[in-house]
Amino acid sequence: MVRTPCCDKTKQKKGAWTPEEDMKLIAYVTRYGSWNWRQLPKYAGLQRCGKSCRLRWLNYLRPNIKRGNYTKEEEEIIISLHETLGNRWSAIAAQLPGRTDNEIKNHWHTNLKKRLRKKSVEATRSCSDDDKGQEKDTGETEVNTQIPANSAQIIESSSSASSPQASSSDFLTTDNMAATNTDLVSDDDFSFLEAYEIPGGNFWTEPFLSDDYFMPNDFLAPLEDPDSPFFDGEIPSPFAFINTEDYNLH
DNA sequence: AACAAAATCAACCGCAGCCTG
DNA sequence: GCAGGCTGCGGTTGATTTTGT
Repeated sequence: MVRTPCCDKTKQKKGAWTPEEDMKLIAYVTRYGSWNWRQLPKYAGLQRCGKSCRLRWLNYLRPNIKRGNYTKEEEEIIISLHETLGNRWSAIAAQLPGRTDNEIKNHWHTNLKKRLRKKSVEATRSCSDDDKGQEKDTGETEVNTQIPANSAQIIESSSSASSPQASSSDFLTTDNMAATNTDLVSDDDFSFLEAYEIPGGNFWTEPFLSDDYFMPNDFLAPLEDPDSPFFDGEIPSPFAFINTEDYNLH
């Protein structure tokens, strides 16, 4: 099968995201959802690969992302789940609300792996020091003793999920985003949208951040494109302004 | 203070698998 | 059943920050 390039890389920007790009992405996804990551950058006025947009949204911009230090409980869950699931970071992330697979993966490689290795070495050393032949677990096994009581239940519920691979991204999959835009504004997960409302503010006519803020003409394209799920023949009322404090903008 | 090494973390890349026509 | 398109996942890279000398 010939794979088509995911995007035209000659025109794509790479590297760190700017606050302006973040704002564009947030504005677009909160309004329209990620009905098509591949098309999204074009409509949102971003010179980014769709995959890059998706990653940025899922890992840093979507609401309810938990940042900062991991609690002992979280680390224990990660370790125990890694014992059983291996490097299935998305499945592990699914058990840790607010944590992303990328973040967990990083944390594992930078902290937990070393910690386990250290434990393993210590265990081996104390084992060799002990000439009585007393059996001692390796670090790996030692970890098992730390498995939270509910971990089996966690794994159970994970594997019994409707999709074969429950993932952190289930929170906002393309399907559920595209299937119903109301998902975006459900009270449970997206009540934050209300926070965007600025009295008298007009998204379509007012810039996000600065006077030279660029809003592409085809930002409205999803509403005009018959292929778009948002096409209904009329331009909607302006959507809310973005409250930057709700997001992890740099 | 300057430099080097190590640690951290955001982002990219390519593959696998699912979905649709 | 097949081809093509798309998303999601995990591995890896590289820039930046922190720590040590």
